[in-house]
Amino acid sequence: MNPEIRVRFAPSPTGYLHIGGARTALFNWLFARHHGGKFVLRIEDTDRTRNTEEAAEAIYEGLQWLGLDWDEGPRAGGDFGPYLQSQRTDIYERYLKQLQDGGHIFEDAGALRFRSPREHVVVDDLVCGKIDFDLTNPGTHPDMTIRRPDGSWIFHFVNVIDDIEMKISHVIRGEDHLSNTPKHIELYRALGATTPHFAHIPLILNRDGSKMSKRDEGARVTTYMEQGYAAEAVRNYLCLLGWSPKDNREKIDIDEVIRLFELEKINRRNAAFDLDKCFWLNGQYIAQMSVDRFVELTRPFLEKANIDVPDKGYLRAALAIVKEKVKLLSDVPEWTRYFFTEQYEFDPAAVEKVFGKPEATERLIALRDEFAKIENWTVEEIESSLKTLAQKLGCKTGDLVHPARVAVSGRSVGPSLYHMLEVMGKERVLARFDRMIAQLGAK
RNA sequence: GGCGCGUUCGUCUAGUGGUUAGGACACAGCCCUCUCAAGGCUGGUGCACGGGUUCGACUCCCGUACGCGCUGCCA
Repeated sequence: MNPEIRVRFAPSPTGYLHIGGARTALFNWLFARHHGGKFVLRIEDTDRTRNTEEAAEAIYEGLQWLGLDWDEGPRAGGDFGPYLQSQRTDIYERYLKQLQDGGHIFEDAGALRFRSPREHVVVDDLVCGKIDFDLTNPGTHPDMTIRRPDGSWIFHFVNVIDDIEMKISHVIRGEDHLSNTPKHIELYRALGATTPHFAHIPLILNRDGSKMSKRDEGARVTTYMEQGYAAEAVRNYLCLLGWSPKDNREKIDIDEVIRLFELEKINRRNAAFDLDKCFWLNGQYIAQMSVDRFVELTRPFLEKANIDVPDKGYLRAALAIVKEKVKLLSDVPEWTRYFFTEQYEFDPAAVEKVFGKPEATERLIALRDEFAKIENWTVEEIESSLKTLAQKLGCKTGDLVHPARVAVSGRSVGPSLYHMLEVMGKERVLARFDRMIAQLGAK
């Protein structure tokens, strides 16, 4: 559609992907996809004191998890590589030479600085509008350093060089860079390069309005991966932070976001990350996703919990009925363990509450006998059998449901009892009833 | 301190020079119900403050306050 549109996400490898960085990457990605342009990933690892390899890995994982595929960059290749700044020193040397030849560079205590032209610079930002910066005073806007005495490069310089070299058309980044932008523009001009369009997006803050740092809950994308969020839910939530479809939709398909996304519609105010709402949206996604996807997303969590499931059909049936109940994928093991083992635990409080009264045991025995007569072990048959018995005994449906639930699951909460029983199968249910009855009788 | 950006329910947001200021999350209550959820219904809380401009401002302008960012040989 528009190959001239080229954007990039340029994180420095810190060992994890920050949720704010993820949102920046997302907006870049949305812009690229909306226009049919290219989304470039570039790793800004100029700071030699930090590790790069493993740290960059966390960024790749996070982006991949969120489905933000990059067209060019590490592992994807591209015509403008290498995409790690640590491998681009020759390029920087070349541009440094150009600046030196133009008389823009001077040395200061071994470091190299760029001499500011000392003018007003107007930043025409797609989100923030036209902003006039007065750079005439060296006292308030010192000449920026572009290379340290040890030869390593400073962000402002290499960032601009790479954006020129990689033909970046739109620089979409956090608002924390807005005040740096006029300095960057001075560099573009000194090099005779065309400045890209800029779009500075608002920052993500904590619920209390404070800046989100790596120690804050929810600051790392890995947290969401580990806690069992569906990537599409987190991505959807992120879309709604600073951007809106403007029609009250909350759960919105990513293709629809791509279609509607425009930089001009981005808010200018910082947004607080509301984990409650992200959690809610996650529940919506889980409830509405296909059983197949749910099974797929759940697998690693079941494995981690050492739940062995040889029968795929049985697994699928069990997961299908807990899907609407679960809010986090990491909750699934506890919600389903009793389906797959006879060694499930009994919640003492649930047992006490339900079997505290003596009638409960008699009712469970009566229910066992009724269930034994069922030929077609289906939800309908189970339900009508139970309800008929309740009527006969003159008790409430719940008086039979609760004992049965505790007997087969050890818990007082769970999915619809009838569906649970159907999935477990007649044989297993009767066996569990018998065991419960025996235990109660032994007391 | 200087410079920049921002300010609609607690939070994310919609919105218009004249609206009962809308939605969502969260919260409370009710309904439904085999539990827990879900779902349905109801409820409360909001245009930061002060000046202008205007017949009229939440909406436009100025100021103040507050918040955030930048002001590094961090990115």
